[in-house]
Amino acid sequence: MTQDDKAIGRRVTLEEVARMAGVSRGTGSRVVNGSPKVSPDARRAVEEAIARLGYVPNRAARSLVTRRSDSIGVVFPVPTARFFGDPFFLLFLNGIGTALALRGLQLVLLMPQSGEEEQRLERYVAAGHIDGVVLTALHGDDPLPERLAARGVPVVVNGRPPRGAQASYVDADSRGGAASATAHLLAQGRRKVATISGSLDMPAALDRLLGFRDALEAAGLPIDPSFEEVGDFSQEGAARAMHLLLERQPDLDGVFVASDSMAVMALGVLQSAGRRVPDDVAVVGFDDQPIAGTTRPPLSSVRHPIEAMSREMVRLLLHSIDARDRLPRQVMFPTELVVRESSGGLPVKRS
Amino acid sequence: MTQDDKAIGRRVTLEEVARMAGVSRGTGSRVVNGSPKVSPDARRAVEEAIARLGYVPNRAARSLVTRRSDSIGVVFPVPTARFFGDPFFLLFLNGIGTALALRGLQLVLLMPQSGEEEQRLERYVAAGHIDGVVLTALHGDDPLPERLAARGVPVVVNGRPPRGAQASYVDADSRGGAASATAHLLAQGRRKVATISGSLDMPAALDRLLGFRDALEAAGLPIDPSFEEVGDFSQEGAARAMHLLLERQPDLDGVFVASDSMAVMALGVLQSAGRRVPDDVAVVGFDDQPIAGTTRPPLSSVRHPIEAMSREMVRLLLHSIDARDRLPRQVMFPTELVVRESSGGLPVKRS
DNA sequence: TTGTAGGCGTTATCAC
DNA sequence: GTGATAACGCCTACAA
Repeated sequence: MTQDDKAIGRRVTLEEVARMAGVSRGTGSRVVNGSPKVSPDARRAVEEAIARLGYVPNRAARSLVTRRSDSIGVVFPVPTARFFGDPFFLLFLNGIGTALALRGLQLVLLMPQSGEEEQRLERYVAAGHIDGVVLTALHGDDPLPERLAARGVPVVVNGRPPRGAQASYVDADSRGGAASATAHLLAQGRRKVATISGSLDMPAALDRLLGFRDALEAAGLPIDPSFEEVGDFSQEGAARAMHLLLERQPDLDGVFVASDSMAVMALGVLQSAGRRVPDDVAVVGFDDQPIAGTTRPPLSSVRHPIEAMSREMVRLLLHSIDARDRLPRQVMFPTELVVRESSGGLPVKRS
Repeated sequence: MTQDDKAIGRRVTLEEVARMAGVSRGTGSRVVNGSPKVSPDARRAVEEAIARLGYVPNRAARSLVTRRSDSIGVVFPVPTARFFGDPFFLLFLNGIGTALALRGLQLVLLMPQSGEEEQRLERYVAAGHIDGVVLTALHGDDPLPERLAARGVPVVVNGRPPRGAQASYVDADSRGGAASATAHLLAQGRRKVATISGSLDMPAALDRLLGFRDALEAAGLPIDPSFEEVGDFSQEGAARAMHLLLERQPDLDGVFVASDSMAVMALGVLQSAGRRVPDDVAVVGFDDQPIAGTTRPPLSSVRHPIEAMSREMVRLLLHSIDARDRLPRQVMFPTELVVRESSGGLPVKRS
């Protein structure tokens, strides 16, 4: 019976729950929504009926009156295709998804493939089908955050938004992390240190390059463009970049790579070119993804807390939704260099 | 003014559209939903009003009456964490997302992290918050497809579902692809051919292993377990597996790897172990992902049409939703061996 | 072809 | 604390 009640299609409504509990729909609603103004008796009766009938509130009906969709959008602008080799996105998605699920919110994935689709997305979101939006992997000229914000849609960006747009964002201290990675290489006595960067129209990529230069400058070394190559955050790009660097600077002795997935490729290219790592060339990556601990040799890398950052993004977004204020807020997370064998440094206890 | 109309928050309803167009709400609705029973005049007037006001239908209101959510769920059971290095998932997600967007449907991403969350997911979906579900990356003992189907939720599975569950699914001919990859290695004169497989509780992984054995048997060669190692579909696992294989069979001369992302690692391990590819060891991967064309040497691989498959999954799912039948349907896509340098075969024109 | 009106399942605003 | 009752925005017979 309980069986049957829960079975196929039998949509059970609050009305039925209330009837079974011997109360009114109103009281039923109050129980469901955790209102304090309900007598213990009524609450118990309703809860029991809910369990018995397997009642789950109808989202559409609720949305209609609350004017909330209880779902938030995550936007990947998909010329992002090149990132498909990068686990970052799934880790990120996973972090956001978990944080949302905890609050009973839905994650709607939006992957506009073109400018046209991006416009449709904009109208769609502006129409109120989504309570707020998380943006990531933005490129330099993407007007999306500003446009959405202008339409009154709560927005939180992953990473400093391009063009200094006024938006809430959560970022990791990429520049500082890159600088400490590079400084670490220099501290090992490396003097011909190169870098493979991401797409420079992405703030995170740019920051990592700037951090690299910061460290060189701090050490009194010159900035030499022939030691810099764009890897584009793709594995293909990384391989190409590593080859180019080796060609131009055959005796380079250190490389800072702007992502672990690129670093893995760089490692491979170095090794097939006969370089020993770290003996001939020391390598440091960025992201400290699981794979870093398992390459040969294990990869030193800059860690940034993806989980914590995605949680914070959700927190900011929900706050912005609740408070109905649109004051942009920024949160910066520190990064941390994790030293392993690839950089020739003393491996720290953390594996 | 048109400006203002579209501005922040001004939710415009069908009522207003109708008023502006000088028709009734009913007629407005008909236009919006493309009913044929509307005079050209009325249609034009309504469409103009819609454009002027920037009207977008309220999904919640529509859902409430149509009893459809117009959103479908994509489920990644997330012990899938180990796949995070595999671009397959984003390509897949992208394929599904595109197919859905084309039809104005929403992609709701569901990533249950535990058995408990999976149960919540089940209740949630059964409550009708989602019109249908796409499942992927299932492991052998996952009861989810059956349970959802039992609750009357339209389901389509990516890959043959475990335990022979009665569900609609779309699959690639993994076994055939694996067999032809292996046969290709044998045709190059390789005789000590090993394989790195995925998690064997996943049908796709098992099929690839079986295909590998098929080819050996067909060539009259013995099946030797010491030439088989589980790589788990993770890059870490692949590296470990390759090391183990080399240890056990130092003179192996060919490897069939069950995914490209694992193959990339295998390539690296082989090369740092001093093996030349393909001279000493020929390698074939599976998936034919972008990276395959850019490794050194370029990786031969088995291609399966992710895009086409995800489109087909959406098609099947929508059909199942519309037709309200629950007859399981299966669609199998062929695979195709793409020969590049890593296997020592004659590279085919396709790069 | 068009307009009218009932109802989808909730929440919120009232009196009580 | 509780119970009516009016929205919420839309679709869809039904009538005209």
